[in-house]
Amino acid sequence: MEPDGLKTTFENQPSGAFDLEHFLPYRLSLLSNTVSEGIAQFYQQQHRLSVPEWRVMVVLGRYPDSTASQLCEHTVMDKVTVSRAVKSLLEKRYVQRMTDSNDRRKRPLRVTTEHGEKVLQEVIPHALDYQRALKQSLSHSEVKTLDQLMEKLLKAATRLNQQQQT
Amino acid sequence: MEPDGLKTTFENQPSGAFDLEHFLPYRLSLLSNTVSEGIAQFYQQQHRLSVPEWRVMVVLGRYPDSTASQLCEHTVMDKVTVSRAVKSLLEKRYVQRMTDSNDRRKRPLRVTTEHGEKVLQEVIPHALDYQRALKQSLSHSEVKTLDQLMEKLLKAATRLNQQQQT
DNA sequence: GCATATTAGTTACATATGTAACCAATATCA
DNA sequence: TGATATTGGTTACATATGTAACTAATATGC
Repeated sequence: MEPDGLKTTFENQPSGAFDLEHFLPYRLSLLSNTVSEGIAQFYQQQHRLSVPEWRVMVVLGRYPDSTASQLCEHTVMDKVTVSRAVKSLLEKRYVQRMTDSNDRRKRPLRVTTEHGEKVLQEVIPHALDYQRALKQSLSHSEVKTLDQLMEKLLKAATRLNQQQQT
Repeated sequence: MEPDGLKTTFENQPSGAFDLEHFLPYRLSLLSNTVSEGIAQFYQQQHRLSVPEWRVMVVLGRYPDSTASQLCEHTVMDKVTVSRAVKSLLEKRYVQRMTDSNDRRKRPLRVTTEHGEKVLQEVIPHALDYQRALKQSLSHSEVKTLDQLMEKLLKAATRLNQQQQT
């Protein structure tokens, strides 16, 4: 095992030395998947919501009358993913769709009071409970540190990816 | 009936108060996806490796003669996912498959020296470079802290999920 | 006003992934 | 030994997801 930041690309790197279990992208993926599974267990089984549907619901709860493209920005999901989630939510009557009379391409969406709000009222507390339980494994200052570290990493990764594109 | 550690809060939770952007599972997912994209850009486009294929390759590099079920453990992937990745890697001649003469159900796998090793020699340095670049956005002690926090969170999430199952 | 470009959103296609059913080899145990 | 259970691994099916092509409405430039 090598200390961080010492080896350079051009040294001989025996393939056996690569350790997936300590590889940051892998560990992030594992953690994210585990947490997502836990949080999704509830709203998927109790309310038949997919991850994209759940995201659309909570963003619409916070920003009513968002259009699909606004939802894309807030959820950082593909527009096709959003379109399909919205379609499914419309069928379930969890959201309703209007038309902007100034620009008839735009279709603002809103959580329905009859069905949608009820779902949110049940799912959100559970999601917050899960988050709270998760954070209880850390101290208050550790939670704050984690926030900062994730923020830094996200910025770094975004920058790195952009550099790679070119 | 509530699983331990997931007590429901019956406080009134207006749905507009939920903030996806600061929700830990969402942020983890966003960070993980961004990092994965960056790391995958290289081995997917240069070497036509999927994420499961890449994982199988590096684990086989470290633990030669692993069977599919051992790969499942090391990669924490579904056995179907592993089976498909192996099938594809066999077709590309990146790995070869033997048969355990003591137990003919077992099919140990090995990275081929001709093609597979060459791929690993190219892909691993790039992966390590990416990780290094990512970690350079943090101080040395922050990297260590991040490691510990992620470890704690993973354990907590795993425990929470198991409790929920019941 | 008309041709073209852009934007909002959906559909078609190919690929990926998980669940369950499945086959083959081995282990268990009466 | 023979019936049954378990294990290693693959296949079938349904679902999910991204890329590209598409329709419809609006904006832009002449």
